[in-house]
Amino acid sequence: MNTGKDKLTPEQERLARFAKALGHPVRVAILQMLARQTCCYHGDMSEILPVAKSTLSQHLKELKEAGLIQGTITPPSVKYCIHPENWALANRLFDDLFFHIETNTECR
Amino acid sequence: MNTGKDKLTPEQERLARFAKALGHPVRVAILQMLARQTCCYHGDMSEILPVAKSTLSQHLKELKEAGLIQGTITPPSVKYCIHPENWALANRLFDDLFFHIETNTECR
DNA sequence: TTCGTAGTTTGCAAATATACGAACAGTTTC
DNA sequence: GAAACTGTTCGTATATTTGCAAACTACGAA
Repeated sequence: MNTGKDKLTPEQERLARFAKALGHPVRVAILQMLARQTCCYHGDMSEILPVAKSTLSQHLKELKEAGLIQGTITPPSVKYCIHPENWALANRLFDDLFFHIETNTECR
Repeated sequence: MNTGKDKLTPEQERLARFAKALGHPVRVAILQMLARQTCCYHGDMSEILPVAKSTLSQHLKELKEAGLIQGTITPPSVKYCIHPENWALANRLFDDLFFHIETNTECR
């Protein structure tokens, strides 16, 4: 039975997943640091960001699960950096979304 | 007393707010429709999207509160469209975030 | 081995988000 | 006015998110 409703596409799901990960100011701040400095240590971030380190860990985990960052253990600390492929993918998906309206801002 | 923690900036808060609004596949789908067609009626969307009309209303409200869309009553239906200024702002904020890494994908 | 440092995981509480049907409100049509 | 149509709000249930402290793991240094 066809109700006429479209299912959502994997691309829409993926973009929403990325957007959701970006949907918290602390995570935005994390990504800005990583995007601008290539990588960063948990410790450095926890000194700058206004959250407890356990909370920071959770945000980093969230970003990792969304695929936007990756972390590697470099004793005694943990180094995080942008996940290049997925970052590029996210960039492309956001661009695609924003692209269309540019010449078309009139509300008929 | 300075704890050394930075507060988050209004820009980070704003970007996170936009991203959060984009953080659901149905809302992504809504915005794609609006971005590609200038505007759309609630009724048209509710025939396409796999959610109850009351749920659709909630998603539209969420997008409106984030500032990404605007709705006008055009009896007997309601017309929604992109909010041009805020859409452009969101585009800029996302671009700024993604810009930096492009030449810098190596994880040292 | 014991201590200290660096992060993660757990446990918990409060706040938000998601979804739906039912009830409601505003218009147009009959 | 009554009925039909369109969309929002309400009530409810459930699930997810957020934040922190405390407990825990892993590793290197004393």
